[in-house]
Amino acid sequence: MSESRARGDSLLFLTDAQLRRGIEAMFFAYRGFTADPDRILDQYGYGRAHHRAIHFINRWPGTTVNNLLAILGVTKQSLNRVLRTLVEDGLVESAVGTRDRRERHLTLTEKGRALETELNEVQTARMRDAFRRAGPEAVSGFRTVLEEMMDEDLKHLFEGTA
Amino acid sequence: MSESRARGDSLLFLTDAQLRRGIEAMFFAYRGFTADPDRILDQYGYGRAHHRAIHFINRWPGTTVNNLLAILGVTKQSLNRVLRTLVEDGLVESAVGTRDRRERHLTLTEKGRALETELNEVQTARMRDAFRRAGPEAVSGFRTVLEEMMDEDLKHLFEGTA
DNA sequence: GAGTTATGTCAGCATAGTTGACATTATGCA
DNA sequence: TGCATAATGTCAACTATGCTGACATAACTC
Repeated sequence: MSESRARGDSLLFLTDAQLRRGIEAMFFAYRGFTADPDRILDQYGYGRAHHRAIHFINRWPGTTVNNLLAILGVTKQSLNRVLRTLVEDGLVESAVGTRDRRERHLTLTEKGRALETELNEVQTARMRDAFRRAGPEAVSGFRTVLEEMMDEDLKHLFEGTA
Repeated sequence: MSESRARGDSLLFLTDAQLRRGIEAMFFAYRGFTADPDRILDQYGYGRAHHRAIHFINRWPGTTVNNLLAILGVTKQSLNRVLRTLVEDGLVESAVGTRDRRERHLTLTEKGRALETELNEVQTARMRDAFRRAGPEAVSGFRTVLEEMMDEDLKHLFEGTA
């Protein structure tokens, strides 16, 4: 199998065993990555979908619904269910566009920013600890591999958020 | 805020902006990570839950239901629903334990191994390409950061799978 | 004025998670 | 021997979050 690809000793990191380790690392790390925010969201009666919306509205204040749909990769019906509760609960404000009045520009209210901060703090704290223990070189490699793992069109979105 | 922590230039990788980039990289990369297997699973009428069960049964042939529950971190009711269909469809075999007859030892059938191979191939292919483009140093950093991001108890499970 | 775009909404469905309750069988200990 | 416990399976009900399809409204573009 692909063991035969590892004829050069510099390719030992591409063995089946190493790749399986990588797959499992992604699985377990993602669990840790979402664990802390999930606990907070639970207290407010929200889920991961709400977190994602809040995160990207905070990241791109005034973004439109269509933009958000492209980033999150879900249907408008799915996103709308989430956005509606966030607007009703006073965490997100939906403002009619000035340039194009069909568009809705989404921003976090003060209450929304408060929750975003709370969620971001725990997720950032875990990331910071991991980064600190791993060191700058490892962090650079981490980011490089993750970028290479993205779909091409998603990579574009990721770079757009820089 | 934490910008003030970055007084040493060696700590620039711990700025809020860098940490947010890390969070978004995880989000987008995980989407890519699951995209290919998801397409295959769809054709068979299975979901990600089936993939996870199949993956870890393949990884630890003869593992018990309780072991699998600990690894996957779901309730037995949730896992059972998935395992039942896999056994009914002839992908997984559930054998009464010899040492302890209360336990069920789970293994993949030939049919199960065939699907596992198919799923593993696409997921591994993406990982291999990402690893190859990123290079061995980056891969090492990638794995280090992911391990540091796991919950302590999950890290133990991850190391156990080595 | 016609066609298209951005958004919202209703209804229905699927997956996969949850809790709680209960049953069966097997183990292990007093 | 018998009782508590453990491993597993199952029923029912609920939730969150995805999906498709259909339709409505308003606004923009040509």
